[in-house]
Amino acid sequence: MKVRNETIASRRGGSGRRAARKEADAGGRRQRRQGVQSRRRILEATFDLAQELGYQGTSISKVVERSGLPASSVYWHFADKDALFAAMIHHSFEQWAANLPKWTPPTKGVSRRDELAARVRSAIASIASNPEFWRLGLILSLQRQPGELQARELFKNIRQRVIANMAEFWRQVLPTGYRRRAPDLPELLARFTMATADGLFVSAQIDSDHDYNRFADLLADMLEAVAVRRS
Amino acid sequence: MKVRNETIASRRGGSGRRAARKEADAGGRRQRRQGVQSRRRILEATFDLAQELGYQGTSISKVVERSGLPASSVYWHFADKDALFAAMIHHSFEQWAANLPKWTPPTKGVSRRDELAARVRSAIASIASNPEFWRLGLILSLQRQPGELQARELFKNIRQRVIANMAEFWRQVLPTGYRRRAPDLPELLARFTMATADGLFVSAQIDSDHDYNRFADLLADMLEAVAVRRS
DNA sequence: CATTTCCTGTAGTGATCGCTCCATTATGGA
DNA sequence: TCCATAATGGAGCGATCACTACAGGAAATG
Repeated sequence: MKVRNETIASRRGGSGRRAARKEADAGGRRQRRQGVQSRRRILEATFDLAQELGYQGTSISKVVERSGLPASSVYWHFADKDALFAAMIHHSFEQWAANLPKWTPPTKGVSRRDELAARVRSAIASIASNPEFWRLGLILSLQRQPGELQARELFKNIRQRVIANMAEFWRQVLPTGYRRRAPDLPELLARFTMATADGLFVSAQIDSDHDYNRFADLLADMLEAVAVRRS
Repeated sequence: MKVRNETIASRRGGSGRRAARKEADAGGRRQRRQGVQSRRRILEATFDLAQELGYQGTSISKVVERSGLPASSVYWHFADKDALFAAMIHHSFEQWAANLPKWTPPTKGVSRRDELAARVRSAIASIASNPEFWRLGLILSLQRQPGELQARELFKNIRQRVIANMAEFWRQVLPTGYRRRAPDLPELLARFTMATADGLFVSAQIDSDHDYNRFADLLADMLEAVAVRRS
C-alpha cells in the first residue's frame, strides 16, 4: 500500500506535467502527434461509460475496448483511474459550458414574467439538451465512496458557479425591496431553482415520458409569484 | 454462459421459494431458526453498503465482512447479487413506508396555505429524515447498467405510489374550478412536487449545509400561488 | 544519419470479483 | 435416538479488476 502509493505519486507527477503541456498545445499551437487525439478518445470513451455505469462500473478494460487504445496508453496519459475521471469531468464540462446560455443581464422592455419564463426554460434546456454530463455529476455526487474525490469536487464547483450566475440574475431582476426584507433572497431562489432543475432532470430520467416545457412554465409561474410576494 | 444461466435459474427457483417461505414465516408464525435473523443482517449490510457505493461498488465480500456471515449463507438466502439487491430494496421500503405520513385527507378548518405548508414540510421530512433509502433509489435510477433491473423497477413503483398519493391530495384540496380548466392539474402538481423533493434532496446531498425547512416553505408558497392561479 | 521524445503493443502482476462445492453443525419432529 | 432439514464454514473456481514493465515504432530534432 505504502509502496504502491509512492510509485503512483511519482508517476503522477511526470504524467500530470506531460498531460498539462499537451493540453496547452491542443488549445493553441501546432498539434503534437496523435497523442492529443488519443487523449480525447480516451476521455470520451470514459465519459460514455461513466454516465451509464458510474465510477465503479467503468473499468479500464472497457475504456480500452471502447477507445480502441491499449491500457498502456491510458496510463501514459493519466496517472490512475481517479485522475482519468477528474480529467474527464473537466473536459466534458468545458464542452457543456460552451453552450451555456448567458444568464446574467436581463433584457429591457419585456415583462418580468416573460423574461423569467424564458430564462427558466433555457436554463432547464441547457441541462436537458445535454443530459449526460449532468447525470454523471449527479451520480458521482450521490455516491459516497472514497477515491474519485477530485471528480466530485470538480462537479461541485461547476454547480456552485451556475448557482452564482443565477443569484446574480435574481439580484438584477428582483424589485429592490428584497434588500431590506430578505437580503439573501437571490441566493435562496438561485439554490432553489438549481435544486428544482436537478429534480426535474432526475424525474425525467426515471419516468422517461416527461414534458420539460410544462414543468418549466410551472416553475416560472411559481418563481414569479414568490418573488413578488417576498420582495 | 448458457450453462451458467441454467444453473442459476434452477438454483434461483429453489432459493427463491425458500426465501419467500421464510419471509412469510417471519411475518406471521413462529420464527424459523436463526436463518431469519441472518437474512435480515445480510439485507441490512447490503443496504448500508449500497447507499454509499451503489450496485457495482457493493461487493459480496464486503457484504460478508459487514454482516459477519459467510458467502455461502448469502447465496443460500439469495440466488445471486441481483436478487439480493431486489430483496434489499423491498425490505428497506417496507420500513420506510411504515413511517410515511398519511397524505390523503385534508384537515377541515385550517387555511389551505397552512395545510399545504405542513404537508409539504412533512413530505420533504419523510424523505430527508431517512435519506438513505431515497438516495439508494436515486442512485439505482440514474445508473443505466443492465442487471439490477428488479431493484430499479421496484423503486420506480414505490415512487409512482407516492406520486399517486399526492395527486389524490391535490384533487381534494384544489378549488373545483380546475376540473374544467386543467383536468390533469393534480397529476402535474404531484409530479412537480415529487421532482422538487428529489431536487432538494440531491442538492442537500451535494451541499451538505442545507435548510430543508426554508425550502419547504418556499415550495409551499409557490404551490399555493400557482394552484390558485391555475384552477 | 543518429538521437531524442512521444506513444503504442504485448504480456503480465497480485488482488478481488461473483459464485460454487461440499463437508459439517445445529435443530426440531418422529 | 435417528433423521431430515436449515444453515454455516471454508476452500477455491475462472474471470476480471487496476495497474505495470518494457521493448519497439514513428516522427521531430540535431
